[in-house]
Amino acid sequence: MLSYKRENGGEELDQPRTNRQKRAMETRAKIVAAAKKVIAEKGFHHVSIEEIAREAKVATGSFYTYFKCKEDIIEAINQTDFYRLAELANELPDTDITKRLSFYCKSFLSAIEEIGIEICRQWIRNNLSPAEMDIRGEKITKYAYDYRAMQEVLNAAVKRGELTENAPVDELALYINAELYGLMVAWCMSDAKVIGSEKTEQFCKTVISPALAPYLPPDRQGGA
Amino acid sequence: MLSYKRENGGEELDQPRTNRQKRAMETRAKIVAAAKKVIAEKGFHHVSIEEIAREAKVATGSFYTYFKCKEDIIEAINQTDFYRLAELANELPDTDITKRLSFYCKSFLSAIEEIGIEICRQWIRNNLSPAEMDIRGEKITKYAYDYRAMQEVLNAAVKRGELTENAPVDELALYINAELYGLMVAWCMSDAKVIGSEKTEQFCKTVISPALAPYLPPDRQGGA
DNA sequence: GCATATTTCTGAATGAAATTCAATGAATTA
DNA sequence: TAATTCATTGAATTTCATTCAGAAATATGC
Repeated sequence: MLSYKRENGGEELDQPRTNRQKRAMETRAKIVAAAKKVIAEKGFHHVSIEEIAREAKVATGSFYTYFKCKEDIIEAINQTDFYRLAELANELPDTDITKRLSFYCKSFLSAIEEIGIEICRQWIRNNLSPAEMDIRGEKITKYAYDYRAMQEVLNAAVKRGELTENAPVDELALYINAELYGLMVAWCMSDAKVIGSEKTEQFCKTVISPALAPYLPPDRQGGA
Repeated sequence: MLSYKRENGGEELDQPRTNRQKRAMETRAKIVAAAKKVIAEKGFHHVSIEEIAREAKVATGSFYTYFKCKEDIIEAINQTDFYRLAELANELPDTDITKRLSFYCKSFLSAIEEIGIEICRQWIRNNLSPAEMDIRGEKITKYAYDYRAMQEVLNAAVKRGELTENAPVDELALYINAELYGLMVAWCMSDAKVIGSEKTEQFCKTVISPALAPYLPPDRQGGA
């Protein structure tokens, strides 16, 4: 019989069925919380597994019951699913593509601000080499996944008539997504105020609206 | 008296004055070339100092005569100065801001393609935490330095009348620079064809031109 | 040319930190 | 209650980056 450990492979478990699972969930949660705290304070490289374990009040070896390597803790800390944010943007009722994308950009940027700069930095480091991950049964890189989310929002907009048929959906998705990742990197690299909400408004006005403008249907030209 | 080592602090030396300096330069060059080769093949993390030294046919300790840590080799391999590229764009005669920025974007993207994806990945990792560096006598992060280059190109354009006075220079610089960094990250994260020269043309047409359009002087509206 | 000083080179030793693992004990099952 | 499963422990192992003391090469002063 497969062990509990193999069953969940270190993944987060929603519903504990036994006391043992409940305790295991708690241990895992303690480690995640401890790691989140000390990494935010000192940065990923300046925190050792031993330090995370000490903060969580568990033994160092316990870390490896739940995560297969040090880097893996980042995925557990950062649960933001940009794909889901894109779906939400897509589901907004009675609006236009400019507003949908503004909503998405705003959600994206406030999500990374929420995550915190140190976790964000390590998340980028982890994802720079395209490790393909299983997402909804498919092998795909995290980046490609986000890119596709953006494509789907734009494709849906064309179908709805919020964008004209000749809109270069793939390029727009690529460039808008790259812009968001670029702002995330700019933030990490300069620690500058580039992602606050006032800034986000400016961003949408300066970049998103002009990029979409040529492809707005004539009857919606005022929609920025 | 200061030693040679202290004089140059491991920095690259242009003109060797003695045989000893010449030999040192050669050793340094051998290490840089070896590192470039093996990192491109295997990725930064999968290459040890010992392996770089073996490839360069020197002892592991020699690495530290020229570089203060493993990460430092990346700066030596990647000598691209984006600031200089921006200056070149600024100095182009008889043209307009759209063409200047297109030139800059094209130079930027072909430069990172030249550097190679593995070096590029590690370069980003190194620069995610803003280590301030001395550039032309000033303490500044690498990212802030590139950002400023872009600002100067746009400011010069306003002075020349290639952009109207009301152009939001700081925001445009921020977003265009972020877009370039974002494409670099998109490339590293997905290994996709996002930075080839055909792509660059599309990029300028889809993003740069529309962003600048509202601020082109009336007599230059055709300049895209 | 020779002696001394300076700098580079060497590779084994060091140290730090990630990862493993065999033993322990708590929870579960029969 | 006994047997089994599995989380927990922390010391041992492993893997490198980095250091360092001595050797070699080069430069300098006489």
